[in-house]
Amino acid sequence: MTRRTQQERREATVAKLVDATISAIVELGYHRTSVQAICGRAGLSVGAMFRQFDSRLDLVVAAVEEVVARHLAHFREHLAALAAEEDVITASLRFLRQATGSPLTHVLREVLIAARTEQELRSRVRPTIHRYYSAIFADAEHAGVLAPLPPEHRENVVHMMVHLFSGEALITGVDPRPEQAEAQLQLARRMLLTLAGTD
Amino acid sequence: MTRRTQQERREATVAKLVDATISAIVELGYHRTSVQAICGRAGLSVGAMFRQFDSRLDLVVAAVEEVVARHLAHFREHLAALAAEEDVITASLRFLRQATGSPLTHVLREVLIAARTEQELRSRVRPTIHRYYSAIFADAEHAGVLAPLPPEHRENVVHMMVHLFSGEALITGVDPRPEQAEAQLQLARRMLLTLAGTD
DNA sequence: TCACATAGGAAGTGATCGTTTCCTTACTGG
DNA sequence: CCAGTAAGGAAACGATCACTTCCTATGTGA
Repeated sequence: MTRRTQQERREATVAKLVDATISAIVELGYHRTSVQAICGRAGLSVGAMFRQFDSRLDLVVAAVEEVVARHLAHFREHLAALAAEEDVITASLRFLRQATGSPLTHVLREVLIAARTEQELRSRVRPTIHRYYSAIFADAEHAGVLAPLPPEHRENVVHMMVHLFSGEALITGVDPRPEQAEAQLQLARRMLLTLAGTD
Repeated sequence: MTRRTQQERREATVAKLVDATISAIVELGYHRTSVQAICGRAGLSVGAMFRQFDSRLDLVVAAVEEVVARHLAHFREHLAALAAEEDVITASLRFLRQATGSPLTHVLREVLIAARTEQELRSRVRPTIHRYYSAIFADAEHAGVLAPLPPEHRENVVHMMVHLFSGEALITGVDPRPEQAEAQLQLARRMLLTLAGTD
């Protein structure tokens, strides 16, 4: 048996629980992600979970923060390469659409929907979501992928594209239309290019 | 006591149950809309509900169909007036955003999210959602509000705008940003106008 | 009018939910 | 090495879930 400090043990189980919560929400959805489903995936008992988190809600909030952190890290990983692309806009749109449709991002949509009708969840995740929106623009700006666009519209354009792909991901889960999605990406590209050209 | 036929009685309670399901999902969200919450709102017993619907899922599917029917009716009500507006695009965008953010539409997003991870719900609502997407474009086309746009892009533009406002409605429930939303609507307007002009 | 069929309600079913209690195991400071 | 503390697990808590049973009330066809 490897000897570990209390802090190491604690941090390892917290990490296992957060990971299990994320994958449970991805596979089961927010409302079917029970404490027992989480602990089963984590290989831990229910009692162990409640020693580290006061409630299921606390664990979900921690999972959302982890998802946002991973998602932003994923952005930063690829932004430099995107800025160097010949057609920055097309490459960035394609990357953003892929990222916004990823399993990780489904967690955010699950929680956002649930938060609409659950007051405490809403107030707990609001700062994290707000930070996410600010960071996603700041990172894109810093990497230079927004250079073709007029400065005063950059933030709104980024958030519009996030909304566009989020809305697309909503129906893709039920009735995917790959050809339309590709055509719509090309249309978005044209719109952004004309916006880049007119100012 | 007013005398009613069995069919009238039956249809009245089905209507009450569907109405109650819609408002319950609006207020509680999909996963907290229990059979007892529905029947409480409908002023009916649980037994009465299970006489008309074999399962909770059947009732939810019926509610989704009703929501789509009402939403499309709401479109058709206003499309004629929109087509007569001076600035058709701006008026239509504003109307679509308002409609896509309405309580009724929250029901669709709740169910779409749940359907991603619930196989039977997904296969049951898919045809309805598909019809909804087709009808929303067909109605807009028929009313003439898409006249400024090149024909080959009209359907994709309509669906892109639905996605844009759906994605916006997702975060609006947690962290509303009214000024950005207005600026983004103006940006969308500009993009559609240039698209209308270039072809 | 009356046997029959259908609709609605009351009270349960077992299963599962989030959470707690209590006990055992693992680490810590001296 | 050992008393004290912190972490993890087993089992149970009441509440609530979707759903069933069974009874009463109401409409139907003859």
